[in-house]
Amino acid sequence: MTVRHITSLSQVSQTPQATDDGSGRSLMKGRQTKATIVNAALGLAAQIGLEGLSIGALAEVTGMSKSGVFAHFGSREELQISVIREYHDQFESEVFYPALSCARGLPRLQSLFDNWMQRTTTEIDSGCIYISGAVEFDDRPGSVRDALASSVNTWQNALQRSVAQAQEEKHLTSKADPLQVAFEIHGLILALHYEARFLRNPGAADRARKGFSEIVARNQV
Amino acid sequence: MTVRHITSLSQVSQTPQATDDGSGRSLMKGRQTKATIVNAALGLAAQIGLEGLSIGALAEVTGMSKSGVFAHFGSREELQISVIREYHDQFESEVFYPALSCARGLPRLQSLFDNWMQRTTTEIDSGCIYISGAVEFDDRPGSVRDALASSVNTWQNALQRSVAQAQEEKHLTSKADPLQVAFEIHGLILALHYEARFLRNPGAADRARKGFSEIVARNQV
DNA sequence: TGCAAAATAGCACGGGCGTTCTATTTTGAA
DNA sequence: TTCAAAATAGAACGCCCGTGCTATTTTGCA
Repeated sequence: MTVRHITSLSQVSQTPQATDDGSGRSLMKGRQTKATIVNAALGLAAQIGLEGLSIGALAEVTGMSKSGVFAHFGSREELQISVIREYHDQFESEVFYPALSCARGLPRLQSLFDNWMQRTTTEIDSGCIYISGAVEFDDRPGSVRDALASSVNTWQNALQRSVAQAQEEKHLTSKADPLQVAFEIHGLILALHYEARFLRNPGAADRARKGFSEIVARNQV
Repeated sequence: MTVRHITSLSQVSQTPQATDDGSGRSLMKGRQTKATIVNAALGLAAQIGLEGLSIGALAEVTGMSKSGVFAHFGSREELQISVIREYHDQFESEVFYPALSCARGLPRLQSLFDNWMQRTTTEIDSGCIYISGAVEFDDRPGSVRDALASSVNTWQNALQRSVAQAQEEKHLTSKADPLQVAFEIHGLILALHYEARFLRNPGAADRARKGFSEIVARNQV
């Protein structure tokens, strides 16, 4: 059921080859164990951040030894990058791909926003590594930061493209700036996350939705 | 020159009394040392976060011993809270108080936003503990989180009040919701910080300003 | 079923952390 | 100038971290 996507992340597989999943059999045990670890790590990282992620805690959660966990990644950085990749894939399949079934233009843009809101609402409880990661790595250069920024940029570009398409379809005025619209939408999501998850203000989701419809209304042709 | 403000933060002074600064003399040495430490800590915390703040690093920066630094606070938490208080005071005197010299209503709201933009622009380089702290403490209960949330709430309330005043002065339509307007403005600032500091996108400041003027235009009477 | 290779465990290392305890130095009013 | 109190230093603690090394167990094709 898992689809492999073409993304902007360099997905060179440096792990030993295994007969591709598909068939019911012959998937090296290490690969599924690694997937288990990464999923556990994603849950942990969402709550306490990529930096808070510790191999010891991860070993405890998965019931493995520290070195057993460690061996799958070779370094903490590589573990963090694996988590980012996993999050990227989940985000794509929950927010981006479903919207493709809506008509180009405003319908699809609306769907992208709705799906994003849905996901963000979930993340009010679970946390979001695109947000916490940005804070943790905003002046810490390295491969983790690069993977994170690349992943976020992929999504931002998709969003901007959708705005541009809405202009081509004459759903939004050609005078609008896709970068500006995407920026403002991003702000709504960030404010929602901040005010709902940290400040625990009620009604933030409604305000984000209201903000989006105002943006659309203002830019409608 | 330092003014003592009345804020929502409980500012009980639990340190031994000293003849209040003002006069050139007799300020217990410990107090000025503590101020030095807190300032260094604020700079450090802005960059690497309140959680990244370590007493060892702080000792090195200030040229003191670890225990010498530690003795001023009694715990790491108390150090973090001191940093938050210091940031609160700086924020107030850079963003809030200067705006009071503008006329109630839209001029003052505009000034609040301009000052906030100014400060945020600086923080694209230095970092912002209202933003990083929210991520670090969004599900970590305790006194640090409380101090941070209380400080942020003070500012949010001030901003909302200013919107309401702009309505009273008939500068903004009475149909506007101050919570909604403040939410959207907050989003612009958060998007600016995210896109400029983490993604290093140019032009983010212009987009934030543009967004603000759109919000004002939409809610103008 | 055998056996190399892969996966996992166990252990130890050096290092940084917050904190505590006990000196030592510095301060500033009497 | 004296001297208690305040400020600072120094060393040690237990803890958790990422990582490297060496067994040991498990896997899955020949």
